[in-house]
Formats: sequence, structure tokens, C-alpha cells
Amino acid sequence: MASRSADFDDDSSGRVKRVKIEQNGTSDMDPKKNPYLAHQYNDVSKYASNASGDPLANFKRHATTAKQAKIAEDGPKNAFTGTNLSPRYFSILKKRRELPVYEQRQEFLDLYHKSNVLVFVGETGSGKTTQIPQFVCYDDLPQKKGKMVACTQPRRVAAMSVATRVAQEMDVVLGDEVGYSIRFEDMTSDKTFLKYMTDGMLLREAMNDPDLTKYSTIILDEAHERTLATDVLMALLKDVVLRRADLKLVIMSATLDSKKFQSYFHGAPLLAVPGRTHPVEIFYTPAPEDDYLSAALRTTLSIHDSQPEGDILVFLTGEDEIERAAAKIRAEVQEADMGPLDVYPLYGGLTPQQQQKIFNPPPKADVNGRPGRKCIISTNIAETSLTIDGIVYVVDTGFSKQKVFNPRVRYESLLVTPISQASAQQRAGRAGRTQPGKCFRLYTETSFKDDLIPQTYPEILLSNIAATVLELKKLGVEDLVHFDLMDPPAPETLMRALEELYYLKCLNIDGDLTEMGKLASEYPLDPAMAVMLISSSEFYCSNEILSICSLLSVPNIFVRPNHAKQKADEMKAFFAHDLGDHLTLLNVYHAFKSDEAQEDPKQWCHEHFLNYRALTQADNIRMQLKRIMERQEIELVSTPHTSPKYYDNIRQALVAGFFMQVAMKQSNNRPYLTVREEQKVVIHPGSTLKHEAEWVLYNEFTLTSANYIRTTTAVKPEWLIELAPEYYDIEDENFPDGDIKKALRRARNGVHRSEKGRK
DNA sequence: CTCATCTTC
Repeated sequence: MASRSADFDDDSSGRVKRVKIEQNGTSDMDPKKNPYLAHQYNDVSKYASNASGDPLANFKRHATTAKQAKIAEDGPKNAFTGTNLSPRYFSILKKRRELPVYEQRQEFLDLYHKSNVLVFVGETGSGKTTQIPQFVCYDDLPQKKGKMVACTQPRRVAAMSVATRVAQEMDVVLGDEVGYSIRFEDMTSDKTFLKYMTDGMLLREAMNDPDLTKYSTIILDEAHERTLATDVLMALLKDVVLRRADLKLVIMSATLDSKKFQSYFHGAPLLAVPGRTHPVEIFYTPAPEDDYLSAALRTTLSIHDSQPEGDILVFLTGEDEIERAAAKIRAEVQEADMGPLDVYPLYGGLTPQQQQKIFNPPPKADVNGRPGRKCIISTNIAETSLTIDGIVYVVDTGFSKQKVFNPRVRYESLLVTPISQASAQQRAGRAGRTQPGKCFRLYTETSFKDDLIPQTYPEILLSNIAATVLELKKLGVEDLVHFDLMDPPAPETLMRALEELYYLKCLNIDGDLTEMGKLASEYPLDPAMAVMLISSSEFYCSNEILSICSLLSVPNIFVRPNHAKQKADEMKAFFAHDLGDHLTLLNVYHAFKSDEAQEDPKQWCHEHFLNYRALTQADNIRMQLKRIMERQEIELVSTPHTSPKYYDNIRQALVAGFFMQVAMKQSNNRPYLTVREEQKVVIHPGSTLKHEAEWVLYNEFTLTSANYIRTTTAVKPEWLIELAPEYYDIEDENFPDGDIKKALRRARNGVHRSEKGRK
């Protein structure tokens, strides 16, 4: 199987060498603030602690040394709280000082003093996420200025767990001096001066405080992941540091792409610290595999059969594929009597408890001395979000599902796509966390070099940016074309976003934010959804639309396990509404909130094949959205359930937001066509929409095995014309000439006739 | 004939 191997450590793209590149940063060269003056204080006792007992009393902000910090950290009193340090603190401190970053603390401080912006490259295991913010706190002294140090993370769990760890390291109570802030959970207080938070959270804060005046230093961690929020924050902060001389910015990244960050920030100083990992041997297949799934199964079984002790991690693309592969491997191992192997599927759809199982110890060796091991079959959740110790073998199929966005057709969808070289490297690295490992790549070395793109595309290039554009407008960014993003989206993507916001009346014809736009920007929702919610009181159904919005903001609430598809479908039919899925969702929510279900909601969900976690999450989101509506004084009203207009009102409110996501059935059993783009689409087979509705509104357009529209509800063409006259203006020369135009003309004439009829 | 992974005062 293995044709040739390469030493991972010698791989030219393998790891960061310890390099320090000094650049002509926009540094503060005021001699009075010269950081090197700090070195003149050679008498250690002078600043060990003063009469008042404050170990930080002699610390000069932005002019401290690693040595000073070390003395303060050595105690015996906590430099920030004044209490005696615990034994646990000292045992952790010892370990902290063995981390690679610790050696370069002075180097870090020198650059941090010199420049307002600093790029820090730390590989896995360097300790950057926990240590750098502490290094900053001892020098920036945010507590003395009533400011905070922020450190952003792309994921909630990371913000939470890192804050917990750092609170321990600093011997403080989590939520006091060190805290975190993520959606639905603010674990900070007025004492907090070091705050871990999600990047999205900081972006939200920027909308109310564009200069982020609460912070004296902002650290953007995992910047190489290039999340939408981090990209936007980088662009904003690049400008903020020019306006606020007192603000410092640290960009932390884990890849070799650091040069790109450095040049983006006008040659900011860069510091690189090596990680602490074990070498991983890479094997490629000699010839391309035409079926990566069977190749993955074959390779996994062969590792188990022939390789020394050590757990296996296999990367596949999706839930269904993973469950099937897991079943096959279990069956094969049993049939061929291959020795103990525990197989664990791993993907985001699993509950945290199910995900925890991957940390179970591997089975013991059997009586014949064959090693026992565990095998984890995972999506790319194991690439960044979850780390598993003890993995020695990685099987890399070279594929993952990735989001793609087509601005012309305006759909986001998921496609099985070859991964990037950076991704492949990350996957391989998972084999070397605790000991030297092996990575089996199920593609050729030529393919790795020639076919894989070097870096995964940043999220901003693969997304509908309408929500981002609205946020930026709210932030006061006037000229979006020249907004200095690291990777600006295609002009067409921007145009489509602006156009979408114009039709939604969030922007006027000049591209300025309207009253509607201001209101919509306050919701953590896509613009169409926000507009629908804001408009819903006019249709006397804001309570119901609020529920629907919440349900559309969480993963699929319907569970359909492979072994009980029929039973699950029967249960779903119990809630089904003939007019469409939005109304079905509402039925489920009402049933979920009923007294009967609330007696034991978990059990109730299990019996009805519903995702309890998603429903409680929706409930949470509902409360959050409700608070914003109340603040905006949007009335929470309902049409009486007995009224014949109950469902019509809801459906009209749906149209008020989603009029751009409508498809029409063509005659003669031909597929549906989307209104303006005239894309052929099929209603997703899971839909509860019963009769052949001529016009349907949909929430999502995804391309999987076909062009599916998901979560669809029947609507009437008269409503489209009435509620979105500009979008449905068939006199507009850009409106495609076809069946849809004809049908709209018929409907329009019908409206006119009925109006005459009413008179 | 059925969706990767995150995320938002």
C-alpha cells in the first residue's frame, strides 16, 4: 500500500523553524517609552514588591521585562488579587515554564512594546493560546486602566475551556479576573480584565462600540482558520489601531501563511515559536484511488491487522458515510477475527455525551497478544475542534464536505471537495500528538503537490455576505468596495448582497442604511429572516414567526436514524402540515411546549424522533430574539388559532422576508423553477408539503444529489406581487421572459379583477 | 428520495 514515505519533519511545508523577522513596524519610538530602559533596573529587589505589597507597583506599562514578570509570578502573593497563591498554582506554573513560548517571553515583549500590531506564529503545543494573553496582562496591566484584554476564538467550546484553564493558571475564580463571553453565556464581571470570547461576539460588540474602547489589547487567535468574523475583525481593527494609539493588536496563527498576515498589516513584526509534536511518517498511494471509501476501509483494516499498538483516526466526509463505514469495519473485524477493535463514529450531529465516547480507553490486547485499539471515524470536526490523544495512525481520504456559494444563483451548498495541503498537514499532525505516528494518504504524492490547493479558502469567499454587508453598513463602513479585507469577495458576490439588501429595504437606492436596515442589523439572523421577523407584527403573527425563525436557526429538529426511518417518518407525519414545512415546524414547537411534552421533554423528543438539543437551543434563541423585539417595541401578537386567517397570515409574513426564495411549478410534471434565476429545483423528499402547490417559498437551496429546496411552504402569487412589487415587477426589463412572467401576469390580472370585484 | 463544520446582545 505504501509506495514511499517522507519524513514529516523534513517536509518543506512541515513546520515552522524558529525565526524572528524584524520589520519596520509602525512602532512607538518615543524615547520616554523606550522599552529597553526597563533593563536598567538591575536591582531585582527594587521591584519585587513594595511597601504596599503590590507586586506590580513598579511595573511601567509597556516597559516591563520577562524577568519582572517572573518575579511577580513567583509570588507568594497573587499579583492581581493580593491573596496567597495556592500549591496548585505553583505546580501549574512549573509546567507553564516548560512550554516553548515561555522561552521567548522577552522577545515577545520587545516586539509587543515596539509595535501596535504583532503577528505571532505558534504551532500546536507551543502554549500560545493560554500563555500569550497572560504575558500581555503582566505588561499591559489592563486592570490599572479600567480596560480589558480580549482573546478571540472561532469556537465557543474553545473560549470556554481555555478561559477555565487560564483562570486556574492565574489562580483566580473563573468569571472574576479571567472570564469568557459567548452567545447565551456571559461569564465575566466588572473585575474581569482578561476575556476569552468568540470572534463573532467581538464583532457584535464592535457594532455598538466601533472603536472597541473597552479593550487595551485585542488578540485574534487561530487567525489562520480565516473565519468570516475574524476576517472582518482584522479589517476593522486595522483601521481602529490607526485611530486609537493606545490599542494593541496581536494576530495569532498556526500556519506558514504568516507572511500573508504580516504584509496585510504593513509589515508588522513577526515572532515564530516552534510547537511540540512528534514526527509523522507520510505514506501515499502509488496510483489514484477511484473509490476513497473502500480504500479507507481497506487501509484501516490493514493497519489493525499489521501495525503495532496505537489508535486509528479516519477522515471521511459525512454522517451517513461514517455510520456505514463504522458498521462495515465492525462486521469485517468480527468476521475475520482480527483482534479487539472499538469503532467510534464522530461528527457534529452527535450529542456531547456520544462524542465523549471517543475518549474511552482502547480495549485490552487479546489472549493471542494482538493489540487492542480504538478506531475513530470522523468528519473534519477532528481536524480542528476536537483533539484526541493516543492517535498514532491517521487515514486521510483527502476529501471533506465544504460550503460553496454561487452568487449568480444565490445558493450556498455542501459539496464533497478535495481538501487543501494545509488541511492534509493538519490531519497528519493528529497522529503525532503523543508519540511518533503514521499518516496514510489515499492519494498520490503528485496529487498532493499538484492538485491540492495550498490553503483552504477563507470562509468569506464561500459565503453569502448579505448579513456581513449589513453589519458593516451598521458599523459605518461606507465604501465596501475599498474595505480592506485580506481576501475581498468577488465583485459579483458583493453586488448580489447589496441588491438583496436593497430589495429587503435594508438599504436605499444609494446604498445607505434604512430604518429597516438598522433594525434588522440588530438580530443575529440573516437579513431576510430579520426582515420577516420585524414585519411579522403587521401580519398579526409575530409570536408564530418568532418561533419559526428560532427553529430555522438550529440544525434539523427531525431525527431519522438509519434503523428506524419508517417509524421516524410516521412520527413526523403526526406533526405534518399540508401547506408546508414552516407550519410543520410550528406544530412541532407548539407540541414541544405543551404541558404533556414538558413533563419529560427529553423522553417526549425521543419518542417523537425529535432532536431535543436542537429544540431547547431554538427555545434559547427565541428568548434572545424576543428581547431584541421588545427593545425595538415590536408588538408580540397572534391571530386567534381558530381564525381562518391564522395560517394565511403566517404565510404572508414568510413572503415579506423570503420573497426572493420562491419557485414555481412548471406544467407537465416538469421541475420547479426559481423565480428570477430560473434554476430547476426539486422539493426535498423530506418535505411535508402535500399537494402540488404551484408557488412555493423555500428556506434553503442545497445541491446534494439534486438541486433541492428544503423547508418549503405553499404561497400565493398575489401575495408576491402585493408584498414585493419591485422584485415581482414583470415590466422590469431584467425580468426573464418565460412561464413565470406569464403566470405572474395572470395573477396580476386576477388581483385587478378581484379588486374591481370588491368595489 | 434526505446536510461538513463553526457562529451571532
